[in-house]
Amino acid sequence: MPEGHTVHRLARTLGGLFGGQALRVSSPQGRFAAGADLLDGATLVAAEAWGKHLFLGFERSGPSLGPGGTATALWLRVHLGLYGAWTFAGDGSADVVHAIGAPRRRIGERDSVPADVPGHRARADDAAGEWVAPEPRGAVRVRLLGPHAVADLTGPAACEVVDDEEKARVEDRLGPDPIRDDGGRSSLADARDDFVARVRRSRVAVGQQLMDQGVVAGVGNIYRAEALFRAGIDPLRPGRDVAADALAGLWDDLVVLMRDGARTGAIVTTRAEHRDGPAVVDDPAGRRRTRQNTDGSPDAVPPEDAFYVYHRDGLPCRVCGAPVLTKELAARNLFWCGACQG
DNA sequence: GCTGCATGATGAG
DNA sequence: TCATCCTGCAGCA
Repeated sequence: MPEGHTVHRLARTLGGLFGGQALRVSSPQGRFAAGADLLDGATLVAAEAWGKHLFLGFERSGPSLGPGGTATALWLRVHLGLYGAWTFAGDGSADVVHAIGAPRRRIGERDSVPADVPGHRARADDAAGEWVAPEPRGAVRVRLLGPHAVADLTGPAACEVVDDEEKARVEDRLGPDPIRDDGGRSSLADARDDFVARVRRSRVAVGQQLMDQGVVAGVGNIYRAEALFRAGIDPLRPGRDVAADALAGLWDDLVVLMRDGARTGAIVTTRAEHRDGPAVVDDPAGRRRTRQNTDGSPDAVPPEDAFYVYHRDGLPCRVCGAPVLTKELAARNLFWCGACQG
């Protein structure tokens, strides 16, 4: 999925695109018709993420945020699961991201493309000059339509309207989130202690625990493999046998990696000295140039150089040259270096 | 056209 | 541990 960094990015994107606006909410696919009715016409007053859960807060009577704040009446809770995704289009008044979500639909996740990219442009009505949202494509569970932009959600594992209490109940089940300012605890340091304690009170393999959202929220299959590699921790080692300071270091690294992912939209865990070097490609004009990604960073990393071990089974470890190993753990493919991760 | 995957999570047995 | 749900796309015929 869409790991936690993607969901935080979504919260920021949706908040920026629709915050403070009354939205038309619908379910073109029909499967969320009842929920859409509850939210239609309400104003988006909050957009938050905790781990892989996205919460969009709606207020019926408009954003009446008094001094003490205002209780948000309703929340739309979305979990993308393995293949959920949001796609966006707009009238060009703001840069609109093309899509954020499942890998294959995420073509433009790092792109902040102008809204007039062919095929994603909102059609302008010539006569009135008024923006018209494009027709929904595919099985769109939810459509959020504002005056200048539209967001379509497809394939979510969860999509429901909840109240404050139900939202709190979901959050109570979640471990600390490395991307949240305070980690979801009273401070980031407390969040780290919580993480370390949770891992160490179980003999379940640390590589399995990292996928447990009650241990740490937001980590998925890529971050688990990559963070364990960077920490030099054997994924199969029982949690209680991993040194506390090693786990603390792992947490600190997750904070850096995942916040970076949320900022750029791409997961890159390799250090420059461990990459194969600048990749050279032919650009459309036929010139040879160094490949770059599109987040604006001049030293952006091509996807094939982004990971140490994820999907690199059989290839030589970037650090020691030993073949990268793979094994199914907790119904997901685990990747690691048997030599570096003792 | 069809099949098999994919950065997930849950519930039953 | 398995089956199941959510959907689109790459890789095949």
